[in-house]
Amino acid sequence: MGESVQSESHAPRPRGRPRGFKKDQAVGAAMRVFWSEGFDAASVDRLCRDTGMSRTSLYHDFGGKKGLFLAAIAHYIETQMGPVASALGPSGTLEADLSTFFAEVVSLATRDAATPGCLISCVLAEVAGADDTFRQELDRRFAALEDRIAQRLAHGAGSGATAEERALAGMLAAVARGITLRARSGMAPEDLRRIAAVAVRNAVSAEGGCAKRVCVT
Amino acid sequence: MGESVQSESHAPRPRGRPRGFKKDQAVGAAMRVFWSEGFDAASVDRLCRDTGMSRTSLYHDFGGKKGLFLAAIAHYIETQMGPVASALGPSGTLEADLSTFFAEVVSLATRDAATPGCLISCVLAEVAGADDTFRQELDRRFAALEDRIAQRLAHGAGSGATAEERALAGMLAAVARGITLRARSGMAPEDLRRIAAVAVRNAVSAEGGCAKRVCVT
DNA sequence: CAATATACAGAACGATCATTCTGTAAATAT
DNA sequence: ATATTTACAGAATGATCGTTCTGTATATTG
Repeated sequence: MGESVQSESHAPRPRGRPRGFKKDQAVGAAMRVFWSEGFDAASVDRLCRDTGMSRTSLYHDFGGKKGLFLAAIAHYIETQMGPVASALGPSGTLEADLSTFFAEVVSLATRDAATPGCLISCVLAEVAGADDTFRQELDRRFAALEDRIAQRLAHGAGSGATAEERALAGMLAAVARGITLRARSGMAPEDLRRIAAVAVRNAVSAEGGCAKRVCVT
Repeated sequence: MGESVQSESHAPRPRGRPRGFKKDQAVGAAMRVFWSEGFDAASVDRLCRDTGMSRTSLYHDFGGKKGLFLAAIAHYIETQMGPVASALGPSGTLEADLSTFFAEVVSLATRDAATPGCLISCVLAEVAGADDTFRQELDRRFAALEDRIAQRLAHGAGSGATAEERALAGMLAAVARGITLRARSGMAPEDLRRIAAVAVRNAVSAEGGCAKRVCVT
């Protein structure tokens, strides 16, 4: 399982003929194909062309189309969701961190017209309907983001989030997913940002304690 | 275009051999197949079997797989989204109406384990990535729900919703979509209801005027 | 120099896909 | 009855699917 990380500077070349592609770039290309076309509509022919891999390598290195898809999802989490998650800091006020978080979400879902929306919410979610492997993968990925948001709401304390905070985190994650769906339908970034602004405003006032319905009859 | 509605009690039988299926039931069955398996994974063979239609009838009546899918979406809006939209009333307080609205959303997305989530948010959204017809359809369906929520927020006044109300409506629609996505990943109804409760609480306090950030520093 | 190991390009495979076509069954109209 | 119309069951079609296999190219090892 463990990839041989080139920890040493002069990693000795492997035995046989060298690869004609870089694995990371190949998975990145596969990610974009799946992201744009969906799982079923992405043909192995197209994947081979865009990744620069031969069929032989695709099956040897990833076990097949499903394996490549799962690798593409992991790559997506690392390279695309990374900035989104780290925007949560904590590195400023809650309002500021949530604002940059949603700004990253909107940016991710709209920056490339060929890959609108989110690979997890828009593609993995569809195939999760009939395939249990994919359904579990989707559950894990969704839960991970919710945990990350709850961690921020608890001001850094990892598992110390209250039930209230976890509920609010679930709601904020739902808004983020809803925004990426709306991006896939073609909504402009500025309109998506308006949705995010409402969510941020409501969330910080909820955390602030005001909205415990003291001042509203 | 207009279907010959059997407005008269004794509608005269059409000319040739009668259909072996009822169109509404057939579209309903197709809806469930697409809802569960997605667009690409739903084969015409399977659709014919589950709908009781012959291939000939499927192509004659719907023009093909895409046409049947669009008919299934229209059927979904009428039969499944109907209760969701009418829960918005207005027939009670804003809090009460939003609560029943989200209760309907959760119910729709979880009532049948074979069809988790939402046909629009989880299936149409995927194929919208590469097909422009589907992308426009998705945009229309999303916008329709947002308009309906904005109408409720404006207390019945159809197009009289303020920009603030329309932004809040967009946020609430995003939460609803996020909830259906989370349902497709297998989250239990009670957990989904917790997410909805937070959204409702924040929304009504926002509308109430408290959360204009007067009492939060 | 072999010998070995890995990756390549592309053919081959059987299955399945969406769609069209063919002949027959079941109804009304004259 | 005969003609006409519509729907049926299922074969046929050509394309494409995911996967496997075959032979060759390119590398290191001894």
